[in-house]
Amino acid sequence: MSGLVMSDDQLEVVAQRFRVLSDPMRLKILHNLREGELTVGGLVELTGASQPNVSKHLSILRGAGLVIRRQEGNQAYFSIGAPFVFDLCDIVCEGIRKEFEQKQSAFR
Amino acid sequence: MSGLVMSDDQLEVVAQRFRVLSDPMRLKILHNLREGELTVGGLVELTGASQPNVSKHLSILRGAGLVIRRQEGNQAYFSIGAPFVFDLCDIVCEGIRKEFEQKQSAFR
DNA sequence: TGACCATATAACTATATGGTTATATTATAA
DNA sequence: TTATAATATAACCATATAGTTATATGGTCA
Repeated sequence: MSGLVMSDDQLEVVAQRFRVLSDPMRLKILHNLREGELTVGGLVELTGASQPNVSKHLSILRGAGLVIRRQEGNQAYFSIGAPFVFDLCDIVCEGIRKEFEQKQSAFR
Repeated sequence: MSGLVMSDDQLEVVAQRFRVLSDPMRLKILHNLREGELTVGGLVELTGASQPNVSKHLSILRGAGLVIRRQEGNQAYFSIGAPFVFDLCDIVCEGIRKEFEQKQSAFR
């Protein structure tokens, strides 16, 4: 946005980024990676999702630059590639919190 | 995220908010509202979308608290309800910019 | 009241997307 | 090389969603 006029193509790209973040399992993966890198297997355990499902989500996250892949032997280690995602989540959470407060205060 | 563990329900809510922002037409509407409130008709003109389409998107944005509706006579005026959306967009744009830079520097 | 304008909603279609199962790939170890 | 473990990909299905057309709702004015 940045104050300037945005082309439809630019809007498409930005929307695409938000779409990557619009899935709870992907958010869960990012959340689990917050404390450090993990293998696919580790993420499968922590999230409770199936291995192909985790792999698919990781590939989407990687396509958006949100995670980084590092191979060591047989395993693939993933880590956060763009720490700003947590800023985004924090802002959204803050927004949700405020909204709740407003709805609550409407009852007083 | 906020450092704490998040429940699946919380992740679902946050994901839902990102999903609202994951559509280019909704971003376009928000972008057009940045300079001030507009009627549905005004947004139809500015976005080039159909009237029912704009109304639908506005209702989704309103459901997420991102826009506010004000009725005056025959017309409905919409305005930004949560200015932090522009912070979100700015962060995403910044991320995209950095990613481009990285990909570019890989050619040098 | 009735005509008219602005907006909202319903019903529908086409496409996109998440999840599953089955299979392919890649690396290690015997 | 063969067997095994970890990960990735393919094919498929079910659901969700954006857009359209047609219609309903709500307000204003004659």
